[in-house]
Amino acid sequence: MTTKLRREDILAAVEDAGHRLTGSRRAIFELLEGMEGGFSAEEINLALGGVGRATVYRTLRLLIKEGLLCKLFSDEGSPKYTVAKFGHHHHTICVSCGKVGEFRDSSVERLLKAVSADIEGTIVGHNLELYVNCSECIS
Amino acid sequence: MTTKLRREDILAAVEDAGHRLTGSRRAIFELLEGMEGGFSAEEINLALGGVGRATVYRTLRLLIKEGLLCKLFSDEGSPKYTVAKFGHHHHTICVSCGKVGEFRDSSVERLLKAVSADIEGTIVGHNLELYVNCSECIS
DNA sequence: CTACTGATTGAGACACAGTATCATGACAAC
DNA sequence: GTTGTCATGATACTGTGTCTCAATCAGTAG
Ligand SMILES: [Zn+2]
Ligand SMILES: [Zn+2]
Ligand SMILES: [Zn+2]
Ligand SMILES: [Zn+2]
Repeated sequence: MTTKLRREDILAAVEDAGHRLTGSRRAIFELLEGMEGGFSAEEINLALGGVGRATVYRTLRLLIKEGLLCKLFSDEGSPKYTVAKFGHHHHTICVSCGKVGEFRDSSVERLLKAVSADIEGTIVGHNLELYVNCSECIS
Repeated sequence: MTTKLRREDILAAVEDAGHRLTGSRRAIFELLEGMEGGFSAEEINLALGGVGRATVYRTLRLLIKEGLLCKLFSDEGSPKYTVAKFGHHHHTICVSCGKVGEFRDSSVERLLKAVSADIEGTIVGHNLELYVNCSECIS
């Protein structure tokens, strides 16, 4: 249950989608390989001096489109990007330290498919976030 | 099942919380009274010439804190504010026209209380959004 | 290897949402 | 009415991200 993103997975996914493997992208991928939990776009910018801001944002957007990253908004603080371990999944967010986790739960999926009774229209997707106090913030 | 916000409810809630009923706030409340679905802060600003931008944002934040409004982020487009009919609730968002709805479902609440097995940490809240094609966008 | 071509880049301007500052003005209690 | 405090609005500012565009690079075909 590693929470890391492997660079070879990124390279494969990006190449398969027909994108070029440029130096800037490789640099970003290498940095992401070591990332855990949520991080901001600006952290990437600061860590990579030689890569332009626009390129960092473009690459993050690319990885989101390919399903390798998620973007999480919140009322306070900047949006957080997180690596995607699973295809479809949900997030836990610590209300104390901001740490982001990821989980899957088939009972949630089953229930949400069944909720449609109340809803006007047809459900095509969903987003679920659990706010938690993480194990480190409790102790 | 009206989806409107009644001004008297706002006035009561705002006064009860110890806030003053100023002219600018009354103007904003009056405008919100007729609002349905999601709207942006800038729509409010445009509609209310005499009220300053900062005041609009301050008032929206106030109403969110008092539980009368919700703020919804999305990958594309500006954040949307919506009136809150119920205390705790969830939202439906039409992926085609952007219309925002609101619903409650006790089975969702029950399930999410029970999910804790998988989760590291203690759950203190949640957020659920259903993406839909609304009835108008289907026809 | 070389040339070609379109994808990609970086610098900087721009856009948008929202906040900070602060002198001025309005609310409400007395 | 007087008074203390909360709220306002004008404006500058921040943060996050996008647009523009000339220069460059990656991949490919010859
Ligand atoms: Zn924590
Ligand atoms: Zn799900
Ligand atoms: Zn619709
Ligand atoms: Zn709920």
